[in-house]
Amino acid sequence: MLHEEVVSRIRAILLDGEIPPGARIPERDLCERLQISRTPLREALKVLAAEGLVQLLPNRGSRAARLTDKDMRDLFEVCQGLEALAGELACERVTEEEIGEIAAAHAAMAHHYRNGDLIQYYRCNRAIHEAIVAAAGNPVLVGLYNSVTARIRRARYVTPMTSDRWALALHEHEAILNALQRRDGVGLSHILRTHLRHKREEVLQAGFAETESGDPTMPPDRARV
Amino acid sequence: MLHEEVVSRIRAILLDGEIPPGARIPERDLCERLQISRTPLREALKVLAAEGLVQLLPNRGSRAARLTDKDMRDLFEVCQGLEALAGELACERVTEEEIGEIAAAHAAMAHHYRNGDLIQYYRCNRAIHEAIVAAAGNPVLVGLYNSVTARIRRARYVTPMTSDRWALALHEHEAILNALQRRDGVGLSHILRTHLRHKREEVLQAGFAETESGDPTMPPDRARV
DNA sequence: ATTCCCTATTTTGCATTCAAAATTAGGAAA
DNA sequence: TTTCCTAATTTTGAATGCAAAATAGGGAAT
Repeated sequence: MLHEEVVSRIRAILLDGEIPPGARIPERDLCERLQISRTPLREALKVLAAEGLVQLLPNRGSRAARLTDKDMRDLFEVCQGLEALAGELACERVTEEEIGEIAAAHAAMAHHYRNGDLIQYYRCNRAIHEAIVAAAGNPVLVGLYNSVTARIRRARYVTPMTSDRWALALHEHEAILNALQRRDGVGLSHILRTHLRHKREEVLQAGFAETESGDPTMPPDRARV
Repeated sequence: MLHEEVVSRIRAILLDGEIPPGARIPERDLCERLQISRTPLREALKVLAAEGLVQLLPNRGSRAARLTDKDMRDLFEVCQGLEALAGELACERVTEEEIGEIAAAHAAMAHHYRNGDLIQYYRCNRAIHEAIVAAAGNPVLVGLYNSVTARIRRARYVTPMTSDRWALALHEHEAILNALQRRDGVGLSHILRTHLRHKREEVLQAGFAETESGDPTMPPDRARV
C-alpha cells in the first residue's frame, strides 16, 4: 500500500468519525487493520497532524483532533475566502461543459430538496461546491480547499436544517448557478460568501463544535478499531 | 530533537536553496547532519511533501520540489486571495498597537528604499505582509498563508526590481498602510491584490520558475549536504 | 566510440527491535 | 473505602536490520 493511500484511509476513518474527535488513536490496532507496520502508519499520522486532523501529544501518541467553536469559525472564514476566490476565477475559466455538469447537479439537488432527502441533497451540494473550486483551474487552491473542508465536512454536511434555512439555502444555490452561468465573478463570489456565512451560523448555532466538557488535557478515550 | 523541529530545519535547508530545486535529497547525509536516524527524517520528508516543498518519487526517494511557471502563477493567485481575506479581516480586528507596529515597519522599509538596500527592504516588506495576516486573528489563515508563501518566498523576496517597479511597490505600500489605518477593509483587500498581481508579473517576467531545461523525469543532481 | 547487457553497489521502504516514558494494577497505610 | 506508593505492563519514539528496487560500473558486441 502506497504512502498516500495510507494517509487517505486513515483520513477516511477520522472523517467518518469511526475514531471520534478527541479519542486516542491506537497505533497497534490500526496497523493490524491496515496490514502495515508502525513505521508507515506513523508517517501518515504526522502528515495528518500537519493537516490538522490529528493532534500529536509528545510521548503520549496521537488523538483525533477536536474542533472548538473558534476553530470552526476560523475554518469557515477561510473556506469563505477560498470559495469566493474560486468563484471569481471559475467565472473566468469555466467551460460550457462544466457549467452543464454543475447545472445538472443543481437540478438533482433541487429534486432531492423537494423529496426532503437531506443526505442526497448534501451529496449534490458538496459536488457543486467542489466543481466550482475545480473550475477555477488552480490545483493549489483545490489542495487548500480540500484540507480546510475536510476538517469541517461533518459539521457542514451533517447538520440538519430547519425548513426555512433549507429553503434559503436552495434559493442561494439558484443565485450561485445563475451567477456562474452569467460568468459574473463578483456576483458569484459575493453570493458564495453569504451562503457560507449562513451555513456557518447554522453550524455554530447547532453547537456542532467537537469540544466536550472536561479538561482537554485529560487522557482521552481510546478508540476501538 | 522534536519532530516539528526536524521539519523546520529541513524546510529551512530547502528554502535557503541549500538543496536546490530539483536536486535529490540525500537521506544518509541529512541524517548525519541533523544527528537523527532515517525514521524521523523520513517522517519529516513526508510532511514536507504534503506541504509541496518536497516531491516523493516511489522507490526513488525524494527531491526538492521545483516550481513551473504554472505553479508560480497558481501560488501567487492563492496568495492574493489569502492576503485579500486577511486584509479585510485585519481591518475589523487589528489593534491600535498592531497598526503602530506595522506603521513602524513601513517607515523602516521606506528608509531602506531610500538607501537602495533591497535586502533590508524585503525583510521589512515581508514583516508587513505577515503582520497583516497575523492581525486577521485567524490561525488557520496564518497556517495556509505560511505554507503558500514558503513555496514562493525566494521568488517573491529575491527577485530584483527595476527602479520604476520599486517605486510603484513603495507607493502601493503607502496605500496599504493608509487603508489599514482607515480600517478600510474593502480598500485594503483591493490594494493588496493589485500589489501582489504586480509582484507576480515581475516574478514571472524575471523567469524565476524553477524548471530547468531537460526532461523533468530524469535523475536529478544529488545535493551535497 | 557507442550501445547493450550483466553484475556489484547503493538506496529505498518497511518490519523489527530496543530503551525510555507513560499507563495500569495491586497492595499498604490511613 | 480511599489514597498513595511501587512494580509490572503497555505504548511510544527512534535506531537498526533486511529484502526489494534502483543505480552505477564494466566489459563485449557493434
